[in-house]
Amino acid sequence: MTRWLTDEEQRAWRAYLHATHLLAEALERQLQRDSGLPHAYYEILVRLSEAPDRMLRMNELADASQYSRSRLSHAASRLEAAGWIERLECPTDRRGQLARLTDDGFAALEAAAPGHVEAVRTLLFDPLSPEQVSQLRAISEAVIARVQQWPVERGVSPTAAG
Amino acid sequence: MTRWLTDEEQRAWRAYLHATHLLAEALERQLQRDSGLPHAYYEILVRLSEAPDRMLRMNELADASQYSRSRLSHAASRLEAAGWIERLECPTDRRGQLARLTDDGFAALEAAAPGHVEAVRTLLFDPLSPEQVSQLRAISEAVIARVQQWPVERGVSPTAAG
DNA sequence: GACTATTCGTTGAGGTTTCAACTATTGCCA
DNA sequence: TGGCAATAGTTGAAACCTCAACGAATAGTC
Repeated sequence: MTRWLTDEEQRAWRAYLHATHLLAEALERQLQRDSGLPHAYYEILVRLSEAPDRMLRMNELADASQYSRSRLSHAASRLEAAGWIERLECPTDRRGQLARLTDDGFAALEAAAPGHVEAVRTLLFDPLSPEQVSQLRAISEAVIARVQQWPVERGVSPTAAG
Repeated sequence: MTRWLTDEEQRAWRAYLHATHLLAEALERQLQRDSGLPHAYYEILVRLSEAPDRMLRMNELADASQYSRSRLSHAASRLEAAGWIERLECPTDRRGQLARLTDDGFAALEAAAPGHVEAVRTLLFDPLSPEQVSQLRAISEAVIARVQQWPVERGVSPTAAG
């Protein structure tokens, strides 16, 4: 009793997959080439730069960036080795680690930001009307709400194997 | 002279990033758990299943799936080892390789499809109105057109390092 | 036919992500 | 306080992707 996709949905789904793939790839390359940063790491630096004292618990940073703990931990090691962040003991919880953006890290972010923003604008916002921009936001928010109300752990279709 | 994002654009951009991330992750996990297939490989099997004789040149398969040659080649090795596809010599071009979906591969796809479709429907289409579905398609198509008209190789912002 | 450029697909190295396992610490509750 | 679950973060192995380089075949040109 599978509810298959209609033709209209099928077309929308494929267009969505294609568009998100192309956009992500283009932004990835732009960032990588112009500043040597993967988009994932750029995100981390952005979050830190917006935090008070440019500092966050690994925990909060992971949640803010939608990263797994493990992924963030590996990424942090790399960013630390590059001198862009540093790790500090957390004074209130001895399990905790604080990640702080260094001056070098901030400089790297400042150097990367204009090109990245320009790319986002050129590839995403320029071709959209103002109405489409707010439609995109509404659609995105609806999906966010839906996915969060349906945690991944529970599984979506436990019968698929049967 | 960077054209920074407006607040409205900023919000749309972050919502977009968040939504695409959550959705991709949820679908990835669902597929992985229910059928052991990464979404990337699922895509490959789908393309093959739709082709005449369930068979495509590596070339065409790469283009259809938006994969790099290298990525597809690695993926094909893996899928071949799993017994889901097989490689055949191309009769008309001795450089070529044909990838053909095996019966086992088709069976794996048939087993995975209902759960995956159900997840796509549940997480993406159920929370959207019909209007939003066509908006999503229009937005996606606009972005596709834009990105393709602006090839990655040329670079988006050669001045970002300055 | 030889020369060159292009295309096809693969390979290996290196970087990133996931997964499962692990230690250390905190929170809860009797 | 002692016991136990939950949380914070790290680690190593395996999977996956990217990049650059490569060998092989084809296409275009003279």
